[in-house]
Amino acid sequence: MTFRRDPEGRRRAMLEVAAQEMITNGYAALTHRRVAELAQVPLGATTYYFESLDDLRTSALEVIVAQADEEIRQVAESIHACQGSPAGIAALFAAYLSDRAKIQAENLLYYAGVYQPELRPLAQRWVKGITEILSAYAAPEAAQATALYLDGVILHTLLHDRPIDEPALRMAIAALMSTSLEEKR
Amino acid sequence: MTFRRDPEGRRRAMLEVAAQEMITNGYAALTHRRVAELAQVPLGATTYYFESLDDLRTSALEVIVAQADEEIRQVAESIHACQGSPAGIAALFAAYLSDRAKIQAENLLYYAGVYQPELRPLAQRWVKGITEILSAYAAPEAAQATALYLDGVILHTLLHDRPIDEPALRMAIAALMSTSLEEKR
DNA sequence: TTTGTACTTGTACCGACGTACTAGTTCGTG
DNA sequence: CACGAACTAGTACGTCGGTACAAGTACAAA
Repeated sequence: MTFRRDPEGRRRAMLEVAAQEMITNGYAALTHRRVAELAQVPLGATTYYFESLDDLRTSALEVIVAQADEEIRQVAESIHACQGSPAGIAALFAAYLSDRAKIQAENLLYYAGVYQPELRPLAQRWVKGITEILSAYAAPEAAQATALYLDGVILHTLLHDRPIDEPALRMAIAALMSTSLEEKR
Repeated sequence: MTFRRDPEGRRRAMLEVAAQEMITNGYAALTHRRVAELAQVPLGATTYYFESLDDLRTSALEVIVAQADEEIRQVAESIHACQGSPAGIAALFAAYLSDRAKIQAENLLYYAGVYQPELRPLAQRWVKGITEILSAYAAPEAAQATALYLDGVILHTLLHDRPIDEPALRMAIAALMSTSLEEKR
């Protein structure tokens, strides 16, 4: 057994595999026994460290959110580095899309949020973060529209073998970023 | 018991409640017993009419897709009626967003598609349909970008109490529809 | 060294579930 | 009427899963 007499490590290990399991096999795939098996801890440990399966699930989602937050922070830096140019954003995002685990994690948060209103703040974080970053280079509505488009692209990527190509991304981002509500009134 | 000695009706009733149950409570909420209870048929009927729970699930998803197809057909008419004007599309879509059951059904198809590749064709149908409709009024890439944006808006709506307002929709749709790849090269 | 607290571990209970199955019922056809 | 196919309906079996729990172990403090 790993992490014997290392409460922090055990808890961490269980959260890690729980997050992984949900990302890979869906929200409902998580069971105490599966976590115990993957984290190589006895079944009892899963109930000792987490009040209920729901607690374990929620805690694991929070781990995912924390990782996503970190991701967003890095993205912010890169975007600022390219001064919010559509080409730069498109390139950055194209790279992001190639990591299926990452976008599947995002999707998991969304699914959880749809059916559990109390988890919505977690799910809203990604779009909110992207919107804020882009707001430095576009009108608030334009930034939000771009973030929503990117979310649509994520979904599309999850459902197709080939992602949207970079030129198309660049075109859409450029179009959305350069508009504002006033313009079209 | 309803629908006694009416095989078609029973089958239909079970599919209907199964679809409803999954839309309302998520993909994993479906059980034989729940369907039997909701459709007011004995447990045995659920296994007599469907080889397995998976069969029942998939068949119910197909019912949802059929309804969505019908929906898309109507949307196509409306869009053609307003000659693809962004304002018209925005108004139409704003109305669509107000029906939570409908967009939650779409979301269910997506979730199913993410974790079951064989169901992806079902999930891709909506975006594909919208893209095709819009292609009559914009470049293919622009039409697809618009469809992806609208998908992002759906997701956003599911996660927030207030939907994106119509002016914002109009702005984004107008911006996306009026571009093409060549333009930005 | 004693003791108490935190942690470990295996087992057991109980409900829910998918599915199989049997006995019965209905109804069209010969 | 007889018969068989289609359908009905209730029950039962085996499994899995959440959770409770008891007995044990390690370790820090007194």
